Amino acid sequence: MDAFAKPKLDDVAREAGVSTATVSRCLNEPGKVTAATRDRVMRAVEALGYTPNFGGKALASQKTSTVGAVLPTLDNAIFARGLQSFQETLSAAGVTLLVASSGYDADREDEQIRALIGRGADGILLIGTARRPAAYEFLKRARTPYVIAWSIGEAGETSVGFDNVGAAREMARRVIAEGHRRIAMISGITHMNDRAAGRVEGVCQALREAGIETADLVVDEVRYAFDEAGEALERLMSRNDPPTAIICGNDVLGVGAIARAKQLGLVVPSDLSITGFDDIDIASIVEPGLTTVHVPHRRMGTAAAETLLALIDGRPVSETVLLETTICDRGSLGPAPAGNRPRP
Amino acid sequence: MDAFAKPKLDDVAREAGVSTATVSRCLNEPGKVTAATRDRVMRAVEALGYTPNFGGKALASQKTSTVGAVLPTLDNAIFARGLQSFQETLSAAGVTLLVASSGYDADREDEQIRALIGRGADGILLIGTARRPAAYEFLKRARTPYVIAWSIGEAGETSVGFDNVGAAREMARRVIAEGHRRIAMISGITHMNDRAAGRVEGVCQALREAGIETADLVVDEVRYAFDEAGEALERLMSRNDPPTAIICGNDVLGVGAIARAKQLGLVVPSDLSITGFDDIDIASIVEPGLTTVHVPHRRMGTAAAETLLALIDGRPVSETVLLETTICDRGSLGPAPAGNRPRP
DNA sequence: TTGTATGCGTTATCAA
DNA sequence: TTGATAACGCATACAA
Repeated sequence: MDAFAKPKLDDVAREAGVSTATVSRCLNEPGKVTAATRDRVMRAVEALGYTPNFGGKALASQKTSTVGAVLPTLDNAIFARGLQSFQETLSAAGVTLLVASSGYDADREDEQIRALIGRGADGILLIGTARRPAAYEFLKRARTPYVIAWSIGEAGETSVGFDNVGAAREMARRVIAEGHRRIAMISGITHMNDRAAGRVEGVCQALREAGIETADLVVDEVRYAFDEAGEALERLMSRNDPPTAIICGNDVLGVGAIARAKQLGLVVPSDLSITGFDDIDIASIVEPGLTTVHVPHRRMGTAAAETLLALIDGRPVSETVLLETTICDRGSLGPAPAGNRPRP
Repeated sequence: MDAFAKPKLDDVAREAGVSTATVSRCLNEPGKVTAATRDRVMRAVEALGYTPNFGGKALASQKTSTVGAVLPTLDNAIFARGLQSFQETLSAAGVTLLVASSGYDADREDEQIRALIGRGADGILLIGTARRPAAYEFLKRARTPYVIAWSIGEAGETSVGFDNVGAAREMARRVIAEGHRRIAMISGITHMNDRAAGRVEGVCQALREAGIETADLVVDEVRYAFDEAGEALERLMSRNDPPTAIICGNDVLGVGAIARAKQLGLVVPSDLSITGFDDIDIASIVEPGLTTVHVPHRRMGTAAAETLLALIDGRPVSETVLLETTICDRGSLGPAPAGNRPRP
């Protein structure tokens, strides 16, 4: 054997004086081999530093022990915690996670899904429901099971998530209950993003319930970044009728909004109330703490992994796992200022 | 063809009335095929929703167009931005990124490296230099090129990073120049983490330069989390001789420390100065802004990707790409309080 | 319990 | 320009 080539099953077999089949069995079904030969084989594996070739293995066994996840972004903490527990659960089951990010772009998501299928991912984790039909066709065609997280999917789809609309509605009710009437939103881009869109919808529902004209609700859509939220806040506050409360589509936006509000000399919440959504770490770091919707990220990640693994093994799963969200009060939401409007 | 099976090259070939070789060429070297047949083949590909099988492809071509990255964590933003640009650069080159996280655990990192090699990663990105020899042996044995980022590696290793020691030293000099003498550190765990260790070392160097007894430097090592930093801060401030300045090993710790200091009623920086390292987004969100070491994350990610791609293609690379860091003044570092010690 | 032989889906070599 | 066919490394049905 060429000392400079990557060792193959064949090399191990020769070194141990057995057949390739035996080596393969040692590695995959150790029980079907006597302790003596297993010892010899393992020693050879060790000596040669053998690592199975993934391509060969995948080709022969028609499975990869791999699942993929396509996330909108890795750039902020929104998906980090959930992904971490997702991966921990998979890892415990001996399954490797492939992570891809789409940059909130439907085309790129299609590509990534195809790539993962091509790589033989046994299953795929997707975030939210909004994507083009083609993506679902690939999945169906390839018979690749998938789980939708962060949202509840339609009938026939397996999902592990929470009620984005309902949670946002509940938050908006709280805001209204504090006496706010001029309410604005800083939202993530809602196009092809059902979570962002659902949160806007939830707020609208609460406004209607309260008899507030939803046509008056100003929604400023921005990308998920502190600065973007800050600029949205400036735009909102420089209007003729600035809001007394701003409901943000997630915590990154909420924190960015609080920071900018303070820079503008506004006191949160006495001049202006601000709320978030997600409950990521920074929500409790800013001052005042961000009142936000707590999402059980870790439980969601774990449940998503368990569901996907079950789906892959053909075990029965409940179609939807609906997780509870709660509102976490930290101080950035307060009563509407009496009478006079806050001005920057 | 079974309408319910994943289409293979063979199915496409039949559909288009050509050989599998032609289909393969169409997909990989379109120039070597006439426009007419290419059209026919592409139509068939589209109609069948064909996706190449990764295993087969990897096996036959002996390459995967895949690189792996083993990060210490995905749970905070420290590596997010660098990883994002790393992946963008790869993606532009048609290379897929596999992300694995080790949880700052050397054993797990070994595992992950093996797994990536086994999956045929053409190259691997590693963070920092501290790991056990076995990891390097796997890499050598498998002839898998790798690039070290976030640090500068030893001679013979390719790395794209910055001078952790020098940058921390410079920051400590600034702190000393502000008149601080009782200085403490909140550091990440330094065991098997050369970045964290280097930053402590840099601070020690600056103290020695200034004739300050380094034995007096209290270093509180904690995991990378806001809360952990907060508790470390409490421990430090409840000592008999509380520091007037705390140098934090990274921004997560710095921000956590600022938040807790404020909760304790300390005014930053007049009672207590706090500095960070990394310059991630939240550094400019807290109040006061965190004075920190700016690390060019995006450039580092891009350069790491370019270097790794070059290595994979056998193109020449410069062994080390040393990026400049700068100190970013945001207000959390101020002059040492005159005389009286800050007390919580 | 172990070995032999075949096939997995693709690329690449060589002829046509 | 295209087609036939032999690898590629491994798992597995079947034989011993």
